[in-house]
Formats: sequence, C-alpha cells, structure tokens
Amino acid sequence: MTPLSGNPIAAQLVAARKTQILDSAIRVFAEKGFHGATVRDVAKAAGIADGTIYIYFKSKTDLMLGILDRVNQTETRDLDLGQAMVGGYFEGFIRTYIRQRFEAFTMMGFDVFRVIVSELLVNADLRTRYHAQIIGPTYEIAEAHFAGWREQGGVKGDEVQLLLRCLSGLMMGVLVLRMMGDPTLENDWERMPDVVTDFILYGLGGKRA
Amino acid sequence: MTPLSGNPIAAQLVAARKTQILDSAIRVFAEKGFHGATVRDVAKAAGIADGTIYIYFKSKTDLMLGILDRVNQTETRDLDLGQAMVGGYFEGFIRTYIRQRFEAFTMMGFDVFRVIVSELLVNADLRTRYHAQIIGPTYEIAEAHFAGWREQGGVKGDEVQLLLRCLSGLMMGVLVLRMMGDPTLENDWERMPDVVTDFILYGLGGKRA
Amino acid sequence: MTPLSGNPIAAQLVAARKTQILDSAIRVFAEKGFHGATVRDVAKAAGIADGTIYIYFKSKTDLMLGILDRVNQTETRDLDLGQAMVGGYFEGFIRTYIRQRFEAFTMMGFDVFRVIVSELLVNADLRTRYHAQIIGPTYEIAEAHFAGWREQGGVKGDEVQLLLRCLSGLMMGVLVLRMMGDPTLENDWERMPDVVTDFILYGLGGKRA
Amino acid sequence: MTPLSGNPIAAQLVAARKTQILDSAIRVFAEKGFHGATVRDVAKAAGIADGTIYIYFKSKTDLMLGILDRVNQTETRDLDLGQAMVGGYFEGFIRTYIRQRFEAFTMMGFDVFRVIVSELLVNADLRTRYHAQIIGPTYEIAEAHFAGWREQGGVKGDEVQLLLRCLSGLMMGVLVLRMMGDPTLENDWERMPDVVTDFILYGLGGKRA
DNA sequence: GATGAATGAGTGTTCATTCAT
DNA sequence: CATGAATGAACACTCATTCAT
Repeated sequence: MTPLSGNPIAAQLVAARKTQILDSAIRVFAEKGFHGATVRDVAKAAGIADGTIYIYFKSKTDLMLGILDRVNQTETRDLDLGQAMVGGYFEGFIRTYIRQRFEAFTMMGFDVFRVIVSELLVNADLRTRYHAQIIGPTYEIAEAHFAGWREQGGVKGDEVQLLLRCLSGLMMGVLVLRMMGDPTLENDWERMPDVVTDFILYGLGGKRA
Repeated sequence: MTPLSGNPIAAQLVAARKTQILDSAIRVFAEKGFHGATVRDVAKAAGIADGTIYIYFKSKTDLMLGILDRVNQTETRDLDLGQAMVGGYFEGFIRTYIRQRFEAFTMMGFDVFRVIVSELLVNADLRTRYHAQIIGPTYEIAEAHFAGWREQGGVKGDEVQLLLRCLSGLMMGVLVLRMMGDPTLENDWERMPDVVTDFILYGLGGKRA
Repeated sequence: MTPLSGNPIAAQLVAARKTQILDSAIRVFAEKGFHGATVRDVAKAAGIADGTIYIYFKSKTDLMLGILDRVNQTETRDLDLGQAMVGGYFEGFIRTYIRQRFEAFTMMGFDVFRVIVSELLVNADLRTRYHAQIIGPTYEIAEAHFAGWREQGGVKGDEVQLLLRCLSGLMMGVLVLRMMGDPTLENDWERMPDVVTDFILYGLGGKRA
Repeated sequence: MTPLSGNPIAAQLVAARKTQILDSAIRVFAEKGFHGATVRDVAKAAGIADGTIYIYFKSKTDLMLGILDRVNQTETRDLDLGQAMVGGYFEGFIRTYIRQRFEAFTMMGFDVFRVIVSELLVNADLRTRYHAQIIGPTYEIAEAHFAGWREQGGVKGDEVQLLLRCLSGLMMGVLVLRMMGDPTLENDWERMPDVVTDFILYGLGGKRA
C-alpha cells in the first residue's frame, strides 16, 4: 500500500521516491525490456534496496503501471498544449499536431515506447486498465477538433471515429515499424512528420492541384 | 539438430511433427503470451513429452522463430496471390490488396499477431533475423507496383519508400490499436478495409468530387 | 556476489553462512560425490532454501571451489606448523612431517579428499585455478627445506624437484590406493606413516646398517 | 543382455561390436570425462545409433566397466610380460618393471587413466567390482617377486605388503600429480622412470656409495 | 521507512534409457 | 539386430516477493 500518512511533507517524499524509482524503471526496462529486467536491476539503478520498491509499488507489473501513468500524464499535457496551438485552419493544425506527436515520441525515447507497446499488447490487465486512460482521452480531444472540420464538409459523419483510428494507427504503425528496425525509417525519420501529414491530408494521391 | 536422414518419409514425419508442435505453440503463445507460456505448456498442448520439443526445436526462442517462419510463408504466398489479382487501375488494386491483408490478419488470428509483434519489438535477435524476411520482401513487391502508378503521376519519386512505410504503418497501426483493445475498432472492424482504403487513397479529405 | 557491506557484523554473518553451507557441501559431496549430489541436497543438509546457496556461491562448481579453498587454508596452516616443528636433523623432520600429513588427511576425511581428487583430475578449470594454490606453495616450502639438506649432500641438485614429486606422489598415491579400497591399507593404516617415512628415507632397501 | 546365441560367428561379431563401441567410449570419455560425455557422443563416435549401445552394454556405467575390463586385461598381459623379462638381480628387475609401467601408462593415454581413476575414486560400485581384478592380481604377482628378494635380506617380512603399497602408490601418485597438471612432471616425464626407480631402491638418500 | 537475506516455486533444458518399427 | 524418435525425471539456476531487524 502506498504510504500517505496524511502528512503533506511525507506525501511529497513519497512522490519523490516514486519518481526516483520510476525513473530507474524506465531506464532499465527500456534497456533490457520488461521481462529481461529484474526488480533488482531497477533497485540497483535507483540506488535502493530490492524491498524498498515494494513499499511504493506492489509488484513488478505495478512498476509498469506507474510508467504508463507517467506517460499518460505527459501525453495529456502535450495534448492540451496542442489544443492551445490550434490555429485557424485544419491543415496547419494537423501539421503542427503531427510534428508535436513525433517530437513527443522522440522525447520519450523509442525504447520506452517499445516496452510499453510490447507489454500492452500481451498483458490484458495492463490493457484494460489503460485503454481508457491513454487512448480514450486522446480520441475525445481529437474528436472535438474533427467535429469542427467535419462541419466544413469533407468527412462523412459516421466515419469520423474510424478515420481517427486511421490517423492514430498511422502514427502508431510508423512508430512500430521504426522500432522494429526499418532502416529506411531510421534514416529519414526527420522527414516523416511532413510525409505523414501529407499522407493524412491527401493520401497517396498527394496534394490536389 | 533436426533429423532429415535423406529419407523422404522420415522427412515428412519430421515436417508433420514440427507442424504439430508449431500449431500448439501458436495456440499456447497466443493464449498466454510468449513469456507467460512454458515449454511444458506447449508440449502438453501437443500431447507430447517436454523433451520431444527439443528434438525439433533447439530452444523456446526457436519455437518463436518457427512461428515467424510459418507466418512469413503464408504472407509471401498471399502476396503472390495479390500480385496475380492486380487489375488495371490503381484504386482497384489497393482496395483488393487492403481487403486481402485484413483477411490475412483475421485468418492468422489477432492473438498470434499480438505475440509476434510484442516479441519482435522487444527481442533484437528475432528482429534482425526476421526483418529482412518478413518486412523486406513485402516492400520489394509493393515498390514494384508503386513504380507503375508513380509513372502515371501523383507520387513524388523520392518519397515512394516513405509513403510505402505510411501504408504499411497504417495497416500495422490499425491492427495494433485493435489488438490493444479499442472497442470502436472491434465493433466496426469489417468496415475498416474500406475506410483504410479511402484513407490511403485520399487521406482525411475523402474522395474528391 | 558475496555481500560484504563493509559492515563487520554482516561480514561475520556472511562468513558463518558460508561455513554452514560449505560444511554441508563437504558432507553431501563426500557422501554422494560431486556429480551424484544435487544443490538441493546441499541446501537441505544445511537446512536452508535452494536459492540461498546462490546468494553465497554463484554455482555448484563454486561450492567445490569453496571446499578447495578451505582445504587449501587448512593445508597451508598445517604446513606452517610443520615448519615451526622442524628439528635439527632431516630424518626427524621427515618423520614428523609425514605423520602430520597423514593426520591431516585423516582429519579432513578420506571421502572429502576422494571427491576433490576425483574432480580435480577431470575438471580442467578447477585444476588451473587450484594447482598454483594448493600444490605450488607446498612445493615451495618443501624445496626450501630440501635445499638445506641437499647441501649436507645426498641429493643430486637437478633432481630435487623430481624427488620432491616422488615424495608428494608417494603420499598422494598411497592415499589414492587406500581410497580405492585397498583392504591392506585400511587395516594397517596407522603403520603407514612410519613405513612411508622409511621408504622415503631409504627406499626398499630399508635402513642401512 | 549381451547376445551370444551360442553361435561362434555371432559371438565374434558381438565381440567386434563391443570393441568398436568401447574404442569410441574410451576416446570420448578421455576427451570429455565420464560425466561430461553423453551416451549419444559415444554412439556418434562409433558411428552407430544410441540404442545400439544398449544392446551391448546395459548402461552408461557398464561402458565404464567395459573400459576397466579392457585395461585390466592389458595390465595383466603386460605384467606377465614383465615377469618374463625378469633378469637375475633385483635392481634390474625393478628398473625394467618401472620403465614398463610408465610405458604402459603412456600407451594407455593419460586421459583414459584420468577418467578411470576419477571415477573409481567416487563410484563405490566400480570400486568393489574392480579392486580385486585390477589391483589384487598386481600385488599377487609382485609379492611373488618380493618374496625372493626378501629372503636375500633387506625387507622386513611383515612389511612387504605395505612396502608394496608404497611402490604402487608412488607410481600411482606420480601419475596423479602429472594428470593434475604439474608442469615439472610434464617437462621431465621421460626422466621419471629412472628417478622413481632410484627413489624406490634407495629413497631420498640416493644410491649408497 | 529501509534493508537485503531468505525463500521456493517455477523454468528451460539435458540425457540415459526404452521400444515400436 | 539396428535404429533413433520419444520419453520424462531430474537438475541447476532465477527472481518476484516477504519479513525480521
């Protein structure tokens, strides 16, 4: 059970410890993978004893949940930021948004994302607990934006949700492909935000004349 | 070492056993994940002794490689089929191709793909060994098709490879999103081939008037 | 990794545990042989869990090394003692020394020595690691004594080292013969120190008139 | 059960197979040690199937027994030869005998002897079965010779048996020391027969003036 | 709260031995 | 007899988790 004590100072210490442990967990899991890393590895990286981890996290899986929580928070914060940056027209928004997302992933580190996706795919518990929190909100925010654009025409109403999945899927998939080691993507990664944006806007056909 | 003996009957038996074991491995890994499943689980599912597995596969990882091999073969076969079915114009080809891919994944079973992607993301050995074989050939074939279409205009030459990554990424990503439990995708999965095709062809803008 | 912590109390506990485990290992290996004994056997004999052994010894082989270490230390200690007891003349020294060695082996227990020799013969790793430590020093000390005696005449200089091997070999061989179950040696073991000493001093010819 | 069939030709074939298998077993055990070698290793070396070995030997341990049998026979044959070569006086006999023994061991190969001694030390079954056969007869023959020499004076009657143990022990021990990797012995091995002989005859004191 | 020694169930893998063909 | 695929008990070793200090 996470200690809280009612004491606000203690609570801050607890938060600091959690952060410290999670930082190490991220680093270690990114390097060795969730299954390749041991709790002891994480403890060592954090400079604490094995048992201490269990004061703040109830299991190894809980460490993963903690990482997801943090990523989730970062995501949400970035999304809000994204909202704030929305300019007037759609293309500009999309281009900015996509670029932001790419930067966010680069910031997070591919290896972290790798571990998260890998585990999320295979661990149903993690999935149920985090689908709503990570993916759900993203869609809600996005749908709000889409709604406006749809009214300007172009997107058939009942397909907005599925098109949104295409959009996220595209991002996710390109990322996954890269994480799987596609050398072309590794080489031209910095061009991808634009290529993806164009693809999103116009598909393979490219910009209309 | 896999026995072969030059004897064609023996070779057939070996192949049959491998198939039997691989079938079980696919089933078990799909259910419990690679790390959640034990070799003993696979053996039990195949109705054989633990040790027997090691006659045909030299390690648990080798079982995974075997699964990848099989998927790889299926993929390649399907792709050839796809080629044969190319009609004259691009949109028709894409639509057919995408539908086929969706069917292929449905056939394979999401859980299998789930395990494969999950492990491929996190296991560098598997990745290096299979990138060329699974992903590489797919691109080669696809690029051939694209070349023709590009000449008809529309795709900027130096971006063909990256656009191709968008296309595969889109498929991969939508799949991953679904495997991660997106309920919208689960519900409307049968509509996705068309939605994805339209997205590929025209992007969010939808079909031009 | 053996914990040490700089803490002297902890260090003592560690030493105690190691001793406890090694005691059991000696007992178990002596009874069942190195290959016949399992790590679990040793753990059970020590009244601890299997895993605990691996906190103090990194492998089963390491347990053997630990035993060798201990024997080595005992040997060295005894040898120093031996040195201290050197009287003025050679025969007295040899007789005392041989008796001491016999006593040392009897103390150690034949079964322990049995296992050690058996494994040392067949395990090159153990051998390289322990030749220098167990056998080497013994010779150095012995050669020092011999040097003095050689000056009094009797031993041809260039053969000292080989004669020394005869001496150790004689001890070793008689021991091996006994461990192989020679009933004569078992019956008259207590007479062997003297017989061996005479043999060393005068060979088959016996004491000169 | 070893097949015999009453048929003398069949018996010869069986003997040939046993020889073939034993040859391989000796080679393989010498290289990898008894515990390090697998029955399959032996089968492969013999160019036969695993199961075939069990037609001629009832267990892996039985292979070891077979090897001991063979060595035993060779020993005995050599000893008879030794007897035949006895000259008139004792020193000559001993010198010849010791040289012969050294040659016999060199012929057999140190690695074979290594495995035999190692296993004999640790395997009580092997020991009980082979003590009488290998060591016993050697002593009997030797004692016969000694008897004669004793009458010429020099050896106290009741110690003959023990002195004999010293003699065999010396041989055995020098061999063991060498097999344990003593570099001095490896370098000067060809001088050992003479050094050992002198040691046997006169002890450390060397030849009397 | 922090520690880290202790736990022991669980894992991948090996290999002597059997037996249907 | 010969084969070699099949067996499955056994084993060394790991590691998430607990708990006395």
